[in-house]
Amino acid sequence: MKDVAARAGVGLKTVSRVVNDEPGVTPDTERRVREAIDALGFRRNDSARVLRKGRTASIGLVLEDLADPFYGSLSRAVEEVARAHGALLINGSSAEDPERERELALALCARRVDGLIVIPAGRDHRYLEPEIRAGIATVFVDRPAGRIDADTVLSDSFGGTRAGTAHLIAHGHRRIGFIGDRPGIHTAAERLRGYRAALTDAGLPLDDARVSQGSTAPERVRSAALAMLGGPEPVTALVAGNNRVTVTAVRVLAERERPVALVGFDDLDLADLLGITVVAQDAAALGRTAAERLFRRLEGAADAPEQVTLATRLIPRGSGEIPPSP
Amino acid sequence: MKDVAARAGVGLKTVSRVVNDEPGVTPDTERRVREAIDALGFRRNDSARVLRKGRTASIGLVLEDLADPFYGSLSRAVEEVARAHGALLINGSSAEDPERERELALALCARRVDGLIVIPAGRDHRYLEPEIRAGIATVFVDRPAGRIDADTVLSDSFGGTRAGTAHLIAHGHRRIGFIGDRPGIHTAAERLRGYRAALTDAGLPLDDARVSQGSTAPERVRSAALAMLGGPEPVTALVAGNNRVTVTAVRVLAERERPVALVGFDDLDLADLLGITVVAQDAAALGRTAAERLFRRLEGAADAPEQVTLATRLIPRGSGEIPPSP
DNA sequence: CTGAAAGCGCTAACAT
DNA sequence: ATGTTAGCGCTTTCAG
Repeated sequence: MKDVAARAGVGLKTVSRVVNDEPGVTPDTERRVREAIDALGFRRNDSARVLRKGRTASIGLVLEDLADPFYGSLSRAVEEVARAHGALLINGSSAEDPERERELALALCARRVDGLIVIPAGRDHRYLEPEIRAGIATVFVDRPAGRIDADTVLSDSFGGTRAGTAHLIAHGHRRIGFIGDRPGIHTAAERLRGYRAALTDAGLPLDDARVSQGSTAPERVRSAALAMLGGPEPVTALVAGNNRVTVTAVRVLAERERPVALVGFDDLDLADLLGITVVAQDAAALGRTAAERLFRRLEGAADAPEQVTLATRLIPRGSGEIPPSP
Repeated sequence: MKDVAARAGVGLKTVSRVVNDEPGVTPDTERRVREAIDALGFRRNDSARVLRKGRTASIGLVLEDLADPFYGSLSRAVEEVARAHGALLINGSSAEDPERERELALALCARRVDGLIVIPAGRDHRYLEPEIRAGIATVFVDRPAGRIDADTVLSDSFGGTRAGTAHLIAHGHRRIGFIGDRPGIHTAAERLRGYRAALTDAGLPLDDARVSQGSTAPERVRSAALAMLGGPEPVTALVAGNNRVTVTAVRVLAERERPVALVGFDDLDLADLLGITVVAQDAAALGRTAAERLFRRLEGAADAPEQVTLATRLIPRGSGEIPPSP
């Protein structure tokens, strides 16, 4: 910039004015400056600008795994909102590791992102308190923040599995299994709660042998499913606690001759062709809502932290309407 | 930092030393500094650090759409490599719009990312020449750079559809259709070329009525497929040019009573259950390879730009082995 | 309409 | 072992 000023024979500030389209420059001076800019291949260094202005025009998103289509859609929705506000999005995957989540979030804060959206892996976010106090607006999505009060956007996990399970009961099922993610994960716990609520609503007994929580690795889900499908009183229907569980469940059930009903959580590509009944949540709406909330904060909204819950939707496609086999 | 120094009663540089784990500080002084840091909730401002050091420890990735699982996996693989090198990843979606690609890439350069990985939407990347000259290492993935010489990592699109088409021919098909993405997209053109090469290899005629290129929007793909499946000489097999086309093709074929063979490009979740034969490319390997190349450049590798092509793999699952129906 | 000077928060280089 | 000074490239302030 100094070089540009020298070459154009003007002061530093004049170049700054031209670069930022500020008023108060004669068309002729502006032309000379632009020529110098082109000749020197100059481009403003935003790092320096940020240092001076205090705002980075960027926001951070900490999620679990960008390769999971659910988070991919969510991230894309956040990006669109950020773009509408002239901000860039930096995202990082925590791989469901609380320590990594923390590192990432703090690294983003050190870069002075204007705001932060976090899909929590851990259950204690007090480490963000100083950052939030220092002015970094923060919104939690998909799972609630741990031990701090902050804006949160969730899907109605409880209502979702409750409806899905009730749907199976309405189709005559009495022995229904539930396979979900690790119990420490808030959504996993909520979904289990919804499943149990539906059974209780219908006056059916709760049987721990029909509930399995843990890693969503295919092998674990497979063996959990097989255990429930065997024995003297096999389940006639399954509720899958998330998209990865649904996928494995579909695979396992496809190998059995006796038909077993299934309601999955999260929609899947091609689920319509496979006739998989699911409780769908809207990843894009989750991301959009959180991002809009964040930018409202950045624009100065100072009301109390708010918790929003987005509805889920049961989509019957066949697998959830299979009657119990005797 | 100044405040920390004052509070701890030490010089500025001493605080800097502690914050950066540099040697030359008495344990006792260090303790005092750390106390002050905690008391003040201080965290280093990386913007200032970047300005001084010249490196941002971040790289940029411009891709088409983060919500597409193919790019999601690719991005995640890039992120892992970046993380191993202590760098953050900033990604942006071009939405297949060359102008938006340009804006994004230049915005990333203005933030002085250390390097840039681009999945081109446009066909002319000369706009990046000044940036590259200014030291921003750049690698292109999935599609080649336009009109500039740069490191590039591609999948073997040509070989992929050639093998896929040959597979259908080996199973007795003579009238095979091809539905692909817009012809301006390099991979789309290469895949069409592979399809044609296989037909020519087998001494089969090329018939333009059996080729359709254009948007991958479901309606367009659907009508293209229906056109090829009708008429006096309907195709007995289809080659789909990418994952979105494959999905729509599967839907259309599922509605027909007469079986039609299908080979898709790009693997899909649940494709095994649906028995869809595909030519799979490895999105993660693409991202990893590109990112490794980028960091090698950042570490000073100055050899001539290099073009790498990664093999694709035909996975037979049933749909590609259906014999032609008379 | 234009420019000179100060300083954003940090680190490199050089004292002490 | 610790402190001082200069300056990264820009914007802000204020004076011409």
